[in-house]
Amino acid sequence: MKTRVRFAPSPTGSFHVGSAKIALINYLFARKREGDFILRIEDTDKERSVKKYEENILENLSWLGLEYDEGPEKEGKFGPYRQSRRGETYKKYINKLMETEKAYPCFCSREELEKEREKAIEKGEAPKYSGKCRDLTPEERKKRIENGEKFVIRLKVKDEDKIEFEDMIRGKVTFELREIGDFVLAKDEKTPLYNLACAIDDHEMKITHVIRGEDHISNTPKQILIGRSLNFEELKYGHLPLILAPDKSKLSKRHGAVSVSEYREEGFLPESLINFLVLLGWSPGDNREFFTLDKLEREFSMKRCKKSGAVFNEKKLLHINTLHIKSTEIERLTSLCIPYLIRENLLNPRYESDQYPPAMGARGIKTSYESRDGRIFSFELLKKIIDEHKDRMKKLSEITEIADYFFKSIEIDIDLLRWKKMKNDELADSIDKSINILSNIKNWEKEEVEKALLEEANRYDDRGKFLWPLRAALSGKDESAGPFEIAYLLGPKEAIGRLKKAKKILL
RNA sequence: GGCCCCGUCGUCUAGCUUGGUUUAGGACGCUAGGUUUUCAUCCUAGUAACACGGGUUCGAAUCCCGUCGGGGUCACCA
Repeated sequence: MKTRVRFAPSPTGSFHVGSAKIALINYLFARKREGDFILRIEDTDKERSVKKYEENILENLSWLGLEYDEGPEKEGKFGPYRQSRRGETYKKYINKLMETEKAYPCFCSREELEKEREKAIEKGEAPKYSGKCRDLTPEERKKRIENGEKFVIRLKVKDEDKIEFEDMIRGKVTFELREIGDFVLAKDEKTPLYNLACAIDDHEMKITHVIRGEDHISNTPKQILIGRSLNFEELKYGHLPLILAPDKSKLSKRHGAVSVSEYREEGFLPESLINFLVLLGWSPGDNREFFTLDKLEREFSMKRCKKSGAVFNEKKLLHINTLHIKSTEIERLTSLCIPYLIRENLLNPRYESDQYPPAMGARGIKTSYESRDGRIFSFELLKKIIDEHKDRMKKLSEITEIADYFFKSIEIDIDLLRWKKMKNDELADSIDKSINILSNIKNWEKEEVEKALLEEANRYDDRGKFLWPLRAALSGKDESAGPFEIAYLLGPKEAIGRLKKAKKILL
């Protein structure tokens, strides 16, 4: 039988990194076994389900590269894939449950139930339904329904038995049925609650393995019970440990950034998140840590998943991101960095005049970019600038702080120019030499610029006397790329201009 | 509180199935040093753990029991 797994988020919030990990493990499990990965939107709760969250989930799933075989916007044989559109199916099964007497209507009011619950908790017992409406006669049920009394639908659960299942991660897990009681299946004859809808859909969609978070472990016996009442084939379950916050509790919004889109906006690469997430509870068994999705598709194994929860460590994520940034094709990296530069208003796209405004989706229209002070940057030039900074970036958004001086005019401070205890006239002399050298370069190539500058630097007992003022004058910062690289990338006009400006403040 | 699950460096983990090859390995972080005009990269070193107690055994991180600790869950939410 073909392996079929599903990822079933409810659109009640932005796509959470914990959900992303569940989706990832399902995806890898399916790919490894050449099975299907299905996406199902669990939006039965109309109050809490929001369309924009569904869109957020879809968009970020795709951003992570977790393509599904069946799901919304990509209907397959077992659709629809949104629970809000599956009412007919649920109705059919609810009726069947009622007809076969596996389930019954319960007329107890919420207030009544709430009182019972409080009493149970006081006594230190597990709160569960008393079974009051279970043995109503068919006549009485009929009468009360006809009277228009409101009711919910409960499953009959035997008291004595226990339920066991073999969890793919944890091994044998056992629950006593008497702890569960007759739980509510549906709000009415056509409105299923989570456990019912889930069990029905897993069956209807021919799911073979349910892989989800540990927080669902106590739902599992309920879903098995429902399945048995409906003669469904039993599924295999696997419950993954939760992602923890630094205080070891379940990671949630109050701990800071938890949604995939937040990490995306900050400048994490999708492959970094994938790599980091898979390492939270899984390892290949040797010391390798750098993984891409397609490598994982071959190497992942459920057997190597840990049982214990793992703390989400942002420092480690950052480190993994630097690794992936370094190994990213410079073309792609540049394209990814440009939006950050635009967002910070360091760069503006220029369009060819006859094509402005550009048609949606048209390609190759953006020919170049313009800095705030009016200098033009081709994509090729930007590639070189980004390449020079990719070892200094932990995340893409940092490009705007690290390389800002390329794109705006800079303010130079006299103390910044000073290397150790150099006097002003020494500094002026050093900068003069730089101006001279750069002015005499005929062939403005990186190697030429570096060679000429280095030759001069080597004449000094301390190369810093020449190189530090140069670099400071070009960058306006105490931390930057190297002077040769900056000079070359700035071009002769801008580089010499900045040096002359620096010299002025020394006089 | 009931039920379920978990417990190796601060954090992510390898080792546990099949006890000895472990002075418990790697990574992140942190510290120090090297390379370097600065920053970053890179390189080297250091730091730090088997929750505790009892068994079983010639021998236990590894097997068993207990204790403690942590988490999840107990809805007409999902």
